[in-house]
Amino acid sequence: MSKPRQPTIKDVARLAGVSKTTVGRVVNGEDLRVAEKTRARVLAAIEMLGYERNIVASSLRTDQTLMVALSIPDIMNPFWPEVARGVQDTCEAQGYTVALLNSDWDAGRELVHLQTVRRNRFDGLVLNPIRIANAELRALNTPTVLLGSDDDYPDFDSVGSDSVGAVDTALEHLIALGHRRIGLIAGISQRSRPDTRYHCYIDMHQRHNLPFDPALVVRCPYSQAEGAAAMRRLLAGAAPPTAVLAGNDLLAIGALIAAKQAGVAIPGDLSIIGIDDIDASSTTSPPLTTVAKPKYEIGVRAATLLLERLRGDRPEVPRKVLLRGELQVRETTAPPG
Amino acid sequence: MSKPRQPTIKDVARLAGVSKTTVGRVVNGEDLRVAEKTRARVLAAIEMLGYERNIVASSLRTDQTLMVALSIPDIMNPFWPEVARGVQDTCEAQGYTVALLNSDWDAGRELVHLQTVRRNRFDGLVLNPIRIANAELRALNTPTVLLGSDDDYPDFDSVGSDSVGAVDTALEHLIALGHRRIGLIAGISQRSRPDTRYHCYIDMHQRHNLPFDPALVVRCPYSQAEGAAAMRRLLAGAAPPTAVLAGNDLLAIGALIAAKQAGVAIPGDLSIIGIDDIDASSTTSPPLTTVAKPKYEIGVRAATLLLERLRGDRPEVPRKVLLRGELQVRETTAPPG
DNA sequence: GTAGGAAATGGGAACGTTCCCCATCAGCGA
DNA sequence: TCGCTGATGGGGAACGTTCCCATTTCCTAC
Repeated sequence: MSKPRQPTIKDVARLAGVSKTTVGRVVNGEDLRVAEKTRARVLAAIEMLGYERNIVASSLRTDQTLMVALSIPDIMNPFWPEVARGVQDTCEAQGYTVALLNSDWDAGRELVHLQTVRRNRFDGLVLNPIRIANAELRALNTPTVLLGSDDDYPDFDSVGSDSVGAVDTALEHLIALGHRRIGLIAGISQRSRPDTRYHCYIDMHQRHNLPFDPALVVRCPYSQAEGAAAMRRLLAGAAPPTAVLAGNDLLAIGALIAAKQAGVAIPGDLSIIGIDDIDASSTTSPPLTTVAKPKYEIGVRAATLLLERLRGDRPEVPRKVLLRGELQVRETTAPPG
Repeated sequence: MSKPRQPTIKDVARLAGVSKTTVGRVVNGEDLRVAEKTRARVLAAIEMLGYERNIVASSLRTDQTLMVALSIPDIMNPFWPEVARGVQDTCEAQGYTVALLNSDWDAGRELVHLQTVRRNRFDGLVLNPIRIANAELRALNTPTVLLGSDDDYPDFDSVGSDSVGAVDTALEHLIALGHRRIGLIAGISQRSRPDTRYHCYIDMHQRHNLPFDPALVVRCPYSQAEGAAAMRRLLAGAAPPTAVLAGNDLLAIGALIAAKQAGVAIPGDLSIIGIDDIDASSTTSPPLTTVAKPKYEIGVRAATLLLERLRGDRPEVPRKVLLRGELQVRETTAPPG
């Protein structure tokens, strides 16, 4: 394999008998002043040589890489691929390429990803932050849209599902069914900020005059195995809950499996509800009741906001989009036995 | 937001009182001849300015972008994120950034992705081909490793799970249980090439002297919904099978759901077996028997082969890695009723 | 036929690196 | 004192674009 150097704009120019400037004009499409006949000659030359514009060179000159980074915490949670798909579809439609960076909940890797964004001069970033703070993100000096609904990032556009609303919806559902001892399997992200889901849980208890029992709250990382462990801990308690809300479906599915293994009838003895509505949730046994998040749309909206900024829009105040989740009643919830 | 232009190597040089060449030497780390004292001065200047090497410029000069593309057909199938994780972990460890491109089984998008690779001068490509042919791939002139086990790409390294072996394993399992009428839900990729899984199926029938009934073979795209539809078609046949092998777990899960909805007892009336072992397969009801593929390792191996080539290795003959799947017996298979 | 101006095209610097090659300098032996 | 060596540092071209500005061509109206 020798290296038959890719043809450059100069090669095209020579073949077409015009200057590289003219070729550039043709390549960039904008019907800048170039005569039809010349254009045709140039296009023929491009075709003949198989010329392909070198984006690297172009980027250096224009400070535009046509690359966008998408940093997510956990590619193994089916929630994120669907968000990613929304982002990619939207960005690719505008000619941007999306680099998917997976940080595995690791703050160190998040930092590395930010470095990548800077060094490679990505045009933009869509990020579900793990530990990074508002100020550091500002220092990045790159158009950024956040995925999430917390308000720790006042300077940035963000798109999130309404977590508060989702927890409320889920709890309302359980309470309406008659549950009063409701467990919470709350996920832990590396962020130290107070957990939204937990706070909603507390609020809800106050609002409905339910007694709050700290023993009903378990925290663990967001994974199926951890969800199972958490459920075992809840079941081992002195007075187990009659219903459990899990921070996401992965946790809920883990909890469901652990409960069944422990001989607990679902939903007879125990109701379980999740949040997200990933594909697997509809195929568990029994199928999981959950609050469905508009995953694909989250991605689309985030990408749209980013693209607007890349196009030059500078809204004077960051936009905060909150998409509503929708209760998906399946078969893991029922009135307490 | 003004644009406080990122500092360049020149700014650093000026501040440190050396030439840009010297700064370059320090940045590139290779302890080329530069005195300790000078190096310290330069590092201090870098620190002070927050200088960050511009990879775009560097790429133009060196023809190295430190970017690798990973093109997969379906990010929504949990199989692929796990492969992707293997690729990313491995590449990132070597300083490469991985851009994940999702083609959604669309040959057009695959073409676009190839164009992206060329235009952006990615250093390498890991690809699960949809419709692209060996020759076109060669014309790309970029180090490439294929994901898959077919032999339509003699010129390229490839890493695949042993599909033949997986189908054999699955069918052996069913036959050992006593099944003789075995249905096949074969996935369709856009590729026109003969489907491996189908051929193994035929071979296996001959080897075991089983009658081959074309009515037992259904083909459909790789998705859960299509798997369900395929199962309904099989069940509607004159003489339905006593066991079904699905081309992957997504299809199998769809089939499982459809069968249950139709009132068919699993595995009492019908055995179902899948291929892949995605996470959701262990949480279906009953849990799905399947042939587990080493997804993460596939990614790691593919990335490793690619990195070797990027490092300059030029094995005289393309390397074909085939990883074995492992039968994961759960509860959807049993002797025919 | 010519001036004037619009339309089309070309020349060349610049983007921020890398890297070849040359300059400088200290130290040292003859 | 000279010249040599090895260590260190610098100058400047090159990578392939884009884009400002200058130049040429062409057309129209007088």
